[in-house]
Amino acid sequence: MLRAYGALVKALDAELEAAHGLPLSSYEVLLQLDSTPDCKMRMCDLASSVQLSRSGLTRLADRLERDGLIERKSCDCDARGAYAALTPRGREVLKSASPTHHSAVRERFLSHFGDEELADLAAYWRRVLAESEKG
Amino acid sequence: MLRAYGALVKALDAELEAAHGLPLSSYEVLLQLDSTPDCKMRMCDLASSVQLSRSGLTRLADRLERDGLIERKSCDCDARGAYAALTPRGREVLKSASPTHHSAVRERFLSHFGDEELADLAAYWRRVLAESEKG
DNA sequence: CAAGATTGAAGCCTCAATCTTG
DNA sequence: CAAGATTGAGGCTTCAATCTTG
Repeated sequence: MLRAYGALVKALDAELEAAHGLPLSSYEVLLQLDSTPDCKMRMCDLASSVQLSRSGLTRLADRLERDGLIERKSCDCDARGAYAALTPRGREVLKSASPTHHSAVRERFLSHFGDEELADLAAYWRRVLAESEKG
Repeated sequence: MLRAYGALVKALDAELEAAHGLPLSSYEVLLQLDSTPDCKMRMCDLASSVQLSRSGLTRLADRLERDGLIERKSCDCDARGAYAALTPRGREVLKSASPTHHSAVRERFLSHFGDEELADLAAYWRRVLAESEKG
């Protein structure tokens, strides 16, 4: 059961990497940033939303910044904090990678289920997620 | 959606590691070995059953052998092959870790679902797994 | 002292190359 | 040459320690 999940994620990661040179973890960072009103998030919040440690995100952000997909900006209200902000190039890469990823998800996962089943699955996972966020 | 599973697996891994110093990947190797009639498997088969590359399993086997949980045995019928075999100590560690792991799985996952829902979930994942084994 | 972020050290995993055997 | 296993190099992630700011 857990095995199927591992295989699915590995396949999705490999596919995205092969097609766009973009690991799934990077894709998720860009996606998170793009989902906010001003396309920027604090490093700390970003780390927890993509399930990385703070140091893990620091290094991932280094790579993304080196590739010009994000840039760091300082925080006015709290000089300790730093923002990661999507660059135009970052948004561009995200836009071009999205169709690949979406079709991979559709092919490898969504296509196996009907609408009702998917709704059930989403509800099931919400239960598990709610639990893990408590602890 | 995929996030819930990632968090679950990390939590299970951390819990097992904290309680028995045994990472989830090691636990799965011991479990696989224990599930065979003579408690040994070829490295190659073991690698694919725990979803590691051959080199990844070589290294994991090195650590398990160093800790005395498995031992390597040569293969009579094919001198290229090597077996990984569970040691008495390995079986002991597996037996003592199992209750911890089972209760963690129950608490964090199984407890959220009824019998019928669990049967559905298992069937759902079988569809995904069947797909990934084709490619 | 607590929180946000980074850095150094170390662990785990993979790819490519290598060695041995079929 | 193909398959099983290992090794070297390199990438990604985490823990613990550090620096800066509240």
